[in-house]
Amino acid sequence: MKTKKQNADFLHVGEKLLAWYKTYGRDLPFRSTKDPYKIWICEIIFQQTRIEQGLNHYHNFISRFPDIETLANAENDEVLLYWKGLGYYSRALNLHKAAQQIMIDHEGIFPEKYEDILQLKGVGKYTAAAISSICFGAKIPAVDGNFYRVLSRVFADDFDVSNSKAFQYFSELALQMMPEKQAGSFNEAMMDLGSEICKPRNPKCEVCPLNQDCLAFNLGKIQDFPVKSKKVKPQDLELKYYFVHFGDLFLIKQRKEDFIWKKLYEFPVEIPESFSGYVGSMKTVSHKLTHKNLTIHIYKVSLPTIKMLNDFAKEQGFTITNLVDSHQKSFPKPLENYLKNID
DNA sequence: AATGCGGGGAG
DNA sequence: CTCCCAGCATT
Repeated sequence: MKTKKQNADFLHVGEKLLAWYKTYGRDLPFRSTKDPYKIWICEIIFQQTRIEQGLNHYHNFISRFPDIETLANAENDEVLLYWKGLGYYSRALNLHKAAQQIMIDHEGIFPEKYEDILQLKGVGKYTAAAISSICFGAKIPAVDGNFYRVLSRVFADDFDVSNSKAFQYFSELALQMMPEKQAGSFNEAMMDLGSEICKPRNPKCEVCPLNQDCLAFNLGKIQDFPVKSKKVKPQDLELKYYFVHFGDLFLIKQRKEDFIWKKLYEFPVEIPESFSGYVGSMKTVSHKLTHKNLTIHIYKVSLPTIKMLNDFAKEQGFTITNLVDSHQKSFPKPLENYLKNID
């Protein structure tokens, strides 16, 4: 139970955070707009993605798809192309579906209610809270990894952030700190503090605006927070590909919308017996995903006639492309790298 | 409640 | 090498 006095203290900490943000907050491109479309795009791009990594993608994406209707009417492949290299490709597929969803359900106008925003494909509680607070002033904490880290440290709270109830738990904590107005700025302030000061490792507690209030800091136990229990060990996985080509032409096919690299393009994974005589050099590349360590063998198959390429493509449903055209497709990172270094 | 999903940067 | 980042969907 929180007493009234404690509650007043919480609000005081929230005000300090807000004051710090106004002077030291990051000057990011999407901070200058309250267009829910742009905020939506940036929130999706920066899920599990650091700002530096996604900033170019954000600019390119907004430039090509400046509004909901443009995105809704785009080709699926082109949306994926603008997501190339970002990872978590279902985010791009969901963005596309959600844009079409808005055209149908909301007449092309981005919904303003938290509950309606939450219905959009790929939008969860965090993103719905971020959009509705930043764009529409709703007093809802956008609880993400930064909230977990900052709050668990400030209160020296050992609530396991891997627990599925952590979101609700830290939401209630954050709500007590949240000012009535400027909810969006408060959420952004927490993100900036978590990113610039209260970092996962080597936090800059000396210059933290909350260091007088931070229990973990004052106890000398910053390293103990946040508490996170889950540890998933990556599995090893081997993949085999054949770079089947005649001159500049080679074969690709789109992946299914399941497993990894949803709907991205890849090379054939097997070849007919009759091609075995044309198998040349093999390259092995290692690639780490969050839960998998991939070893990929890519065999170069140089066919002597274009007819062999055509027949195989036709029978097995492959697309014939070349290096220049393939830039218009989205490939998994290791295959993208392979294409950059063809002998 | 647990698992899968990318890629990159920091220590 | 390990950890983690403006999380979400699925089971």
